[in-house]
Amino acid sequence: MKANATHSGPAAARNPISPANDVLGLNGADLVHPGLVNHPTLSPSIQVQILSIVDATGSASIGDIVAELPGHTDPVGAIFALIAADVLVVVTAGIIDAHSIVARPDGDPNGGFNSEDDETPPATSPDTAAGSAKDAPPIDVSALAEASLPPDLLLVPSSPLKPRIVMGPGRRRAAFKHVPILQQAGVYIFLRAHSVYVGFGTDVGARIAAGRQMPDGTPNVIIAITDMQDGLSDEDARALERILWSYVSSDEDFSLINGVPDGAPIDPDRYDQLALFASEVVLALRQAGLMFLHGSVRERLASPRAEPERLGAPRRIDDLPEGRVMELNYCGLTALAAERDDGTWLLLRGSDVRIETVNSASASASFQRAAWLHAGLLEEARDGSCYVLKRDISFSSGSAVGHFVSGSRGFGLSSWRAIEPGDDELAELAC
DNA sequence: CCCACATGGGTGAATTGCTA
DNA sequence: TAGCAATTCACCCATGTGGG
Repeated sequence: MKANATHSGPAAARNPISPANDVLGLNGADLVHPGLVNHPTLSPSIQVQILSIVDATGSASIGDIVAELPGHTDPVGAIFALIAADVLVVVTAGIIDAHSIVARPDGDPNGGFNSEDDETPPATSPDTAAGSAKDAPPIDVSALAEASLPPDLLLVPSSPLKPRIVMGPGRRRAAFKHVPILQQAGVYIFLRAHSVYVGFGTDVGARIAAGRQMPDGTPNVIIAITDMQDGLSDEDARALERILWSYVSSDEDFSLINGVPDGAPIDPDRYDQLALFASEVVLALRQAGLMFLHGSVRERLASPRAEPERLGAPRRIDDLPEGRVMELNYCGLTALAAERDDGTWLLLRGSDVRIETVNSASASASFQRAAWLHAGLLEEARDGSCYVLKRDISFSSGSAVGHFVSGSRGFGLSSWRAIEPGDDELAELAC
């Protein structure tokens, strides 16, 4: 995934002449000029370039500076060489990442150095810098932060995702196509009276401009959501669409026009990051007075436990469910489900769910594992051999249930066999 | 607004792989 | 090699998307 791309940062951190260890060029290099910081990553022109980016507005984010130095192999190392030499300081608190802001010490434009030759053209605005971020080398924020930590202190990785939300009136739909920061994977929301549509696009700006998703004319409000660092892959955006759809389904002010999106195959850790991303979106839209206005903030930030109509009513483990009880044995695991009169199936709590999904399985098999692990509806079995379902969950068919529990298309309707559920059958599930 | 097309779920058949 | 389990494939259908 793009967000996890690596580059040479870790190597630089261990390098004996990395910024942390040789900030003043004590390894024998000469000081060519007292106003120049001597460091392998810093040529005089790079130093001047970085400082002019900072001076253009008085400060700059590390990500912006990196974006302005597309040809540089270690732009972050260069920035930290200047920080270590007290030419720049980090003015934001907390963990160093691409959003951290650097400036001259005490607001001094010269930062204690004479920058008389600081005459390079002014840096571009942060917006254009972000627009060119795609061409810059990927930023390894964890390597960047670890380079600044004392020995034995480790950085705990956190989600690199941060939403950027652009909104506008529906009549300006076409304008979304021309916004550089929307020419990337993302999701969008259309509002019209009490109707809402949640969609995704691999180029979300173009998707908004071209689509005909609202059946009754144009939407009143369009909301476009991308990641600050273009960190969403196409599959992330598909999964995020389904996660956000689920959040929106709990907003009683609106009814959804579209059905459950397909989602995408996703691993549980990435799902958790996308769910956090979605809750940041929810908070922003609530604070903007647009959506998610009912109930407490805490209530709104916790996504619904499952999509509408999926969760079965609470049931004691030894109570018989409504319908005909069926059993599926697969891959050494067992699942029980109840086939109901309306054709839907209820997968019973306590059923085994295989941890892996095969390549040919549908996106839902992987997505639902991640979603229900996130919600606590699936838990890993004590011996780690499989997941165990904690609540009854509804499916559209026996084939769908078999597909989900086995993580493979091979276990369809014909794989199930009816059983007479005695106490021992249900007791088995209770274990 | 209509229609053609793409996509994905549901299903059973075919194929592959493992083990006794 | 036979038998079984696991996986993939092919088909049909419903739904959503995008172009005219």
